[in-house]
Amino acid sequence: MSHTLGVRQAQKQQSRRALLDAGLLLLEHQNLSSLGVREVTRTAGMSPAGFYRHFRDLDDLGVALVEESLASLHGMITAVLAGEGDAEQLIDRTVEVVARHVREHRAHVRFLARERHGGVQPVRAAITAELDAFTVEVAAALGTQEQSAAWSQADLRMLSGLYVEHLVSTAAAFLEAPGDQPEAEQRIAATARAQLRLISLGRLHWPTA
Amino acid sequence: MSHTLGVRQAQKQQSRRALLDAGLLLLEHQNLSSLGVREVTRTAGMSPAGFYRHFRDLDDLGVALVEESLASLHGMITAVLAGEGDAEQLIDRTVEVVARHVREHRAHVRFLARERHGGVQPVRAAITAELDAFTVEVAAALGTQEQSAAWSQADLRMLSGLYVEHLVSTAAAFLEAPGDQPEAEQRIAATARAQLRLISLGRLHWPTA
DNA sequence: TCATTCAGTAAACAACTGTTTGCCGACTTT
DNA sequence: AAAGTCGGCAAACAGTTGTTTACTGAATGA
Repeated sequence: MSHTLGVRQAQKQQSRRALLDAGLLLLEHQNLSSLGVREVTRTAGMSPAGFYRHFRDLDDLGVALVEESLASLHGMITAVLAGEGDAEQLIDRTVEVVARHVREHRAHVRFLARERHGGVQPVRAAITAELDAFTVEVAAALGTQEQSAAWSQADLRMLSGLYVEHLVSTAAAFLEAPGDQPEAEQRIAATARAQLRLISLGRLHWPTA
Repeated sequence: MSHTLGVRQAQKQQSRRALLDAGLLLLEHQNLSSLGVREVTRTAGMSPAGFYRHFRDLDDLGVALVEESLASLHGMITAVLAGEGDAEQLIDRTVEVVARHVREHRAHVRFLARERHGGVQPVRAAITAELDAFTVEVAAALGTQEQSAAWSQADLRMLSGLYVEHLVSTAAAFLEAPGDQPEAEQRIAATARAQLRLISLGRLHWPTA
């Protein structure tokens, strides 16, 4: 689909990427609301004025980061949920997918966790919107499982909300674990799996009207 | 227990309170990492240098806010969990307590949600520590319930972790709802209750070794 | 009563901030 | 090859920032 941009567009996108990467790097240890334009351009190797060729605001850059942060996760989880296997296997795969996603996109996930309730309204709104859309997707995927075929739409939303919330907090827990210590990661994964198993039991005995 | 402080100590505490309140007010719309000493002292009606008579840092002020933010919640929930009544009643009371706590301590709760994954390490550590302690308390309270008398320590921790995480995200959801619209609050409460009921079902059928 | 303590102040410091301006020079289109 | 587009830059703007300094004056304790 990439239409082989002209040299000019390519260079511009490269600069834009540099700005996004610089932001992502700096946001590892601070909040978006304390980030500075000069700070970002400095670590991106660009003059301060150049920033405004790409973004209106730092909020604008933040919203762009939200979009690319959740892009990859969307499909992965829904694919797992639509996959075959019993509940136990789905749980194992889900937790493994989350763990890998955090490992491979640490900075993005940290950014999301940090700004989800952060002080920048547009970014907060963008994250909430993406997460809501994700919840709807999960609800749809759950609806196709035979286990919850007879569930009402409202109950499916309730359940998918619980799952998404659990997924987010599991990701946050993985973040907290130091990246070089796999035993902590294993402990978090084991707890997450047990919690999902308990929820699964609840599902099994949920009274369908 | 208040030992009728001398006039001097009383005035100092009053100023300290003014600083904490100013911080809390400003943190409603921004992050701790972007808060300024001058900003705080200005809205507290004090000279910038005065700040340092009370706190070393803004991080220091942040940690103080963490402590007073979680002080009240501790007892409330554990009291509910240790109370009488069937599972359904405990769920109703729990959600009601959380809703009221958010209503009455909006600024504190917002601060906790915002800084839990925020950019200021000492504050993040303080919140994590308090929340861990809270999880242990909940696990102990759950252990006394007949429903989970035969559970292992590890499983109790797993379950209380799930409960605390759910409580936190419910509180965050209440925060998002506009304070003047009680119908949104009711919707969130209903969802939270349903999710707790589902977890309760899972508990009931959890295999005890 | 007199000396001491100490919360709060005003002023100064150098360093930093976001944003606008006019400009240059490389790419693009005609 | 000429004209136009436009990403990036240096410089300047008026603010803001954290922190230290020496000080004042009221509460304290002898």
